[in-house]
Amino acid sequence: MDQLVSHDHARLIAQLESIGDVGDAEKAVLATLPLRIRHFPANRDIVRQGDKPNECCLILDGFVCRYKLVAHGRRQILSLHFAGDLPDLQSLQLTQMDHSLGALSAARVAFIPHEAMRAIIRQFPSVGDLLLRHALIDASIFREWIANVGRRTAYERIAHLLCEVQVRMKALQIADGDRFELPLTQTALGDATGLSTVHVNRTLQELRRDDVIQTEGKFYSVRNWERLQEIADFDISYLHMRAEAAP
Amino acid sequence: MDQLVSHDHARLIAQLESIGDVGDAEKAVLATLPLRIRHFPANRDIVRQGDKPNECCLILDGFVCRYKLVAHGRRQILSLHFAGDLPDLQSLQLTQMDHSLGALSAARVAFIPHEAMRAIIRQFPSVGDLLLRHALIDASIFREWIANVGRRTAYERIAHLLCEVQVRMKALQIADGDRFELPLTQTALGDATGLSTVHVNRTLQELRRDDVIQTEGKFYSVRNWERLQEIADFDISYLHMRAEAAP
DNA sequence: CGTGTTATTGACCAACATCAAACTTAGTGG
DNA sequence: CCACTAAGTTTGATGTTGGTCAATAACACG
Repeated sequence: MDQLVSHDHARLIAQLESIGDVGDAEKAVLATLPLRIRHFPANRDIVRQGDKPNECCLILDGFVCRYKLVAHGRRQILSLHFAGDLPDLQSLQLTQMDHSLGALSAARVAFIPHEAMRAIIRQFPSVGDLLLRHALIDASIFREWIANVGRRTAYERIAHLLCEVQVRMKALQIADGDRFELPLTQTALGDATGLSTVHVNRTLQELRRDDVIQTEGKFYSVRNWERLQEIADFDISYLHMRAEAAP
Repeated sequence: MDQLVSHDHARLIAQLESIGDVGDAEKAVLATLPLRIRHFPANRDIVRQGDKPNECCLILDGFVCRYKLVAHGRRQILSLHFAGDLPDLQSLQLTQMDHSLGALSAARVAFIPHEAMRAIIRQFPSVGDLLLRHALIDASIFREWIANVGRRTAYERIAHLLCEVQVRMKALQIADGDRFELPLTQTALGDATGLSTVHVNRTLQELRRDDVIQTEGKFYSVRNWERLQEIADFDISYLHMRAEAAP
């Protein structure tokens, strides 16, 4: 059967398997989901605040973020998403987007009609459970971000963001050992951590100087994982990964 | 039928009706949910980070918050909950608590076995949809909090928190017009907004001086709702209320 | 090559934190 | 009902983190 499953559908299935069990029947139906594929260049919006989409989207390639704009043009990035993520499951239940979804790098995105999702959920409640689980893990990550931005110093915040990205990418097999690509400008890193560009720059320098991380362009390597976790006060449990997927 | 529904069950039903339609059959089953009722004094934990609960909880009276502790004893409050809220639906899918739930004032809380919830959901998928909706609105509020703490000044943050509380309490009919009770110490307000106690104190003074709000002990009155919203850059849509429930 | 974006640096400043003490309020037991 | 206590609020003085502004340097890409 496997050879009949497209690479793109396989990504979706792999994502769901990373958080729970997926039966063969479920896999078979998931593989039939219609995917309308579109390409986005970096910095292009995929869905906008205020939109009322009738499709969910699945990231197939590239880096995507959710963000909000607040008064005076300030931007806050709410979450980061990689290949396999379903960043707007909420649109199945909440008609209007309360935030935007934007590409951070060139991205390939699949759109899946809500109707098709709902049909599968009706037929296989277990798929509904997995999607619910995915949405709840999402919420857990938001909570951690509130704590990160609210109660950690710049140094700790950036360390924490790097810990999260490293672990999630490793689980999705996007990271190559301790090395991973993070195509965020320092301004975007600031938007994700509630800091100014200048301060992000100086904080990254500090992390490099302390030999915790190393960077070459958009590529980051963790030089001292123990120390990075310590600095960040990183506790992986909020990611609710299955034991097999956790590092 | 109504006279057979306990006041406590009615609260749960009212909460669900505030976000979607609830049929008569659904109401009837919801009214049979077993509620194990417990009382908590202020500052007592209801569920703790790391726990693996097998019940969901429903707030019946009082004020409750979710929070996380980060290194060096710092605390971040993640959300505020009032009578009618279901603050840990996630435990239906995520076994381990990634944060704690604590009483801010004396609180009466009902515990509902996961099994009973699941049974209802199996029987009435529409109830599952409503609960999912509730959880997704929760997540939307988390997103707004990330933006609040990450990208707003102290003055704006506190104004925003007050806007949210006022609107949500009004929808649940806990607020009395422009006046509502918010039994948070200034330290707790700081934990919710990522500020120090001293700065919360000074910021509240400023809001009072500008005649935007007025306080008497734990009671807050909004003196100038227009202005408060402006300061906070408050856009109600993230609360995803039904048109009838919104002010 | 130019041209626009991103990274880096320095100087300066503002918002907010910290510390410590005084004052107020609410609760408690005699 | 009052004195006592603990918790919460307010104030002042001072320190620090991180923001802002502006300029320069390093890249990336057509």
